[in-house]
Amino acid sequence: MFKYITEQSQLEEACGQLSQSPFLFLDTETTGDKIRLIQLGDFEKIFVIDLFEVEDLTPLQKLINTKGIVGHNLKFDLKYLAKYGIFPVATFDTMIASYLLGYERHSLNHLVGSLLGYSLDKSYQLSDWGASILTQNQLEYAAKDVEVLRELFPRLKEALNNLKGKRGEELLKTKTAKIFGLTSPVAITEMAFVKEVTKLEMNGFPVDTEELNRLEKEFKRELQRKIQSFLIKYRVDPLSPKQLAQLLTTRFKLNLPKTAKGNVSTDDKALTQFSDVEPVKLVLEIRKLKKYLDKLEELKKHTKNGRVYPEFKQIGAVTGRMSSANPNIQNIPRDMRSLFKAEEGNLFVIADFSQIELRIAAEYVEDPLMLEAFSSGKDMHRYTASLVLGKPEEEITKEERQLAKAINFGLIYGISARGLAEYAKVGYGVEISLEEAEVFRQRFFKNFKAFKRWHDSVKKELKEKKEVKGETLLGRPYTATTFTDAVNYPIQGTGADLLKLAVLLFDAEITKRKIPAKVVNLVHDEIVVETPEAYSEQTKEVLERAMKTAGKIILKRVPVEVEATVNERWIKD
DNA sequence: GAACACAGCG
DNA sequence: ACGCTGTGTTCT
Repeated sequence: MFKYITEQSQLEEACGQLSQSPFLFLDTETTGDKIRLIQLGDFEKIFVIDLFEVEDLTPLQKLINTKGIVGHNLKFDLKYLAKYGIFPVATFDTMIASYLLGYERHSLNHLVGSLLGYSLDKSYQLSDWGASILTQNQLEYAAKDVEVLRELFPRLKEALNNLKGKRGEELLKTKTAKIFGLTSPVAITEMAFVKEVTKLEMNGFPVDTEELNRLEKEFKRELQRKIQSFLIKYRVDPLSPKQLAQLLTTRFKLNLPKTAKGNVSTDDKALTQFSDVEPVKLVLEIRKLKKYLDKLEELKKHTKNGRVYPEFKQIGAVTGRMSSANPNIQNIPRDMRSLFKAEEGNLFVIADFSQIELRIAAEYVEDPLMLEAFSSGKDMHRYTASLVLGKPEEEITKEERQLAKAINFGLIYGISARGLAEYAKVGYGVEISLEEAEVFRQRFFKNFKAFKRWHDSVKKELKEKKEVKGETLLGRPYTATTFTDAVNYPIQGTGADLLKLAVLLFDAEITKRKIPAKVVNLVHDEIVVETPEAYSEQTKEVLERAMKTAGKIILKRVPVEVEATVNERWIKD
């Protein structure tokens, strides 16, 4: 049962009736850029508010801006509501709950099916919500979503509260925890983080459009010139693998490798070994230029009013990391990052956690030696080098430190001797034999004994049960079916916990202190904030402290280090 | 259109 | 060797 609200007096009455509950269930129906209906209810009542009929939304603002909201994929609704000055103090998102609990599918319909055992009629979802008169069926459909949210909420809450984190007790005191009755640190974090992702998407990320346009023109001209000269010299399109293969094998008699399908391979790997041959050299240059130009154009395509507005998935990876798309702002090449520039009068504050996954690993497995090394402020890569090579730390060369870095990373990814040798070479330019790699691996585990025990127990469990179920330090659950996943997920996942918590603490503090800073990008272990020049030092201090506090909450035995800089562009200096 | 390889980032 | 997205190529 619901009441359809089309008059101002009815809205005021409805808001009064909903004022007792600490949180409300909400859904919206929209037409392009406008909200048509807001469906709002508590455990007893549901109101369907027609925004084409009701003018003054002040009562709604006053109501919702003091309450928690339960909804499905709330980021969508919150962005629309923000246009009307409506933004709740806390959020509980049933879609995020579904992700966090590891369900297979995350639509409202799937949740209803698996938790309530019936099916929703979604046929009115795409009906005409702009019609001057809505049908009874449309209104009933709209109200139905709030009804199911009401039924789903207690079930999801219970499931979430069964997630037990070793860390994050402090979070139980937050508004999100109290309003919804959440007791799981990771659930509190993810639910509160819905508002952060929403704001992140609304904020966008500022681009130096003049420079972008200039570079685009310049590279376009340069690419044209190079392609033209190639065409004239060889009568072949340098970007066509087929034509190129023909040219290089017949006229230049190159013995290029074959692809899996038996074709002549002209990929970068195949060509690089013949880079002293003139046309090959040219092709590689052309490809590099093209790649760079493609990225510029991709960025330009997504730029509006001097900013890009990427889509962020709050739980984009199984580990709990976010992902971004359209454009992907998390894989911008390092040499293109200076294209992002704070708006006139603003600056970026850029901060990242240093060596965070290794620190998390030390804490997670409680390895005495590595804990001690981090506590005493050692350079871990240098220290590992000294341990596996049996040399004093002062005598470790740059190359030896690079090798140790590969070993330490290998540890996080589930080390193997073969993988280590390959990774050291490709990733760090250090050549070692398989035998050497095996010796290093053994010495590594001889020293870091807790890692050895952990890896052994994971292998054993995997053998017996074919899967490993575990959780991050905040209590984020995961299931791994391979050894490498089983040792990587908790580390990468705890890193995700940490970043999200840091953003929450930062936002709480700038809100309290009325600092007009905006989080504009998040890249796994890095936070980028845009702030007015006059606030840059204050913002930097608050951000650093938020990140360190998050570090202290999640890592009790390892110090967390944060590197922060202030810059007009997205580069660290 | 799906599957794969590759390149970018953490 | 872990996680992602975007593009281009090749096969179905």
